[in-house]
Amino acid sequence: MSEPEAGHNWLKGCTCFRLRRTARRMTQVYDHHLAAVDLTLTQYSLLANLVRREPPSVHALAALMGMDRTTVTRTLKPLIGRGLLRLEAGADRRSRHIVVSPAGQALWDQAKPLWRAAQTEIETRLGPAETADLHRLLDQSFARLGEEHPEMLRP
Amino acid sequence: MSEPEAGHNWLKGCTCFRLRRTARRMTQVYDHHLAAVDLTLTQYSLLANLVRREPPSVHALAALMGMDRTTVTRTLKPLIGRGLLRLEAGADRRSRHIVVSPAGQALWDQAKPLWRAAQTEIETRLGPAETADLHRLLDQSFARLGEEHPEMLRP
DNA sequence: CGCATTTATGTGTATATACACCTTAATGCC
DNA sequence: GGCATTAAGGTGTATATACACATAAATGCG
Repeated sequence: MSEPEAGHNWLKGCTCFRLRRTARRMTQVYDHHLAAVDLTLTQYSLLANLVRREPPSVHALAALMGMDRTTVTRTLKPLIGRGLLRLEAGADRRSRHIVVSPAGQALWDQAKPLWRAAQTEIETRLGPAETADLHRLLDQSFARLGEEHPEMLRP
Repeated sequence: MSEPEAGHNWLKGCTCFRLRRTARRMTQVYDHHLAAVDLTLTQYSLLANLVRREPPSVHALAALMGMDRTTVTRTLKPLIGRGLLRLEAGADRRSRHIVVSPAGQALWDQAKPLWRAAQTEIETRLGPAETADLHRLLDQSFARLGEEHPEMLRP
């Protein structure tokens, strides 16, 4: 046979391409629902990590989100500009605590049912069993990707 | 029980958050491998859709990638700037064909084993069965997200 | 105490992503 | 043929994302 169509495998075999492609589409669904409160899914996720919690540092929030620290800094900017969040100096004066303002809390209360509608739409489209399987696989993958790389062991 | 910790569900129950979080991490793995040829995983995916194929239009490539059309335009720019691709006018003079240059083909040949190494690392970390399950669920989800929204039916 | 190191953060730069809006070319209908 | 409609493409603007590099504060050790 001599590999009849090896060329296709360079894309169809790619886990990351599939992951990103599905993430693009799914993000649009959530963003369209959340547009009514002018929040993106990423901004919603940040707020979800900030309400009902001791105000975390940028570093801690980055870990919770699985984001690069500098990405968190940039992503917080529009929310701070809208007065939904503010940064407060911590006891350790290197760090900053991220505090949700009353306006932020109010917008969060408005956003919750919109997120719920988006989430319900997704579960309806994918099916309950498939959604649960997907959650399990994504969480497991995220955890395993966070483990130390063999090539990255300390010298 | 009266919902002991309802607050957590606003994030932990979110399919899109999990999807994006895992995509961020996994992208870093591929990008680090592909850095040797100065390509990102997204750029690699574009090239994979362009080699060994009749040069597609921007519109067709966007459909293959599951990307917005305008995102494809922007993402092609750095590759065109490096001389890896070029745009040619089509018979239909509204459209443009995206053609891989010899330099682009040569870089593609260099990139393939690097992608392969990244993909192998992922499959090793996640496990073969989990990787296969993930592929299936992601493809199925992408397909179902592409179906017409009930709210978006034509007037 | 004093300095090297570590830790927390921010900035410059570049790509990734999509929506609203605009231009141009092909199509269809009379 | 002529004009309304549709289809392909690009630009302006804004967020998302991360790496390299810079800054400032806390820590640790001699």
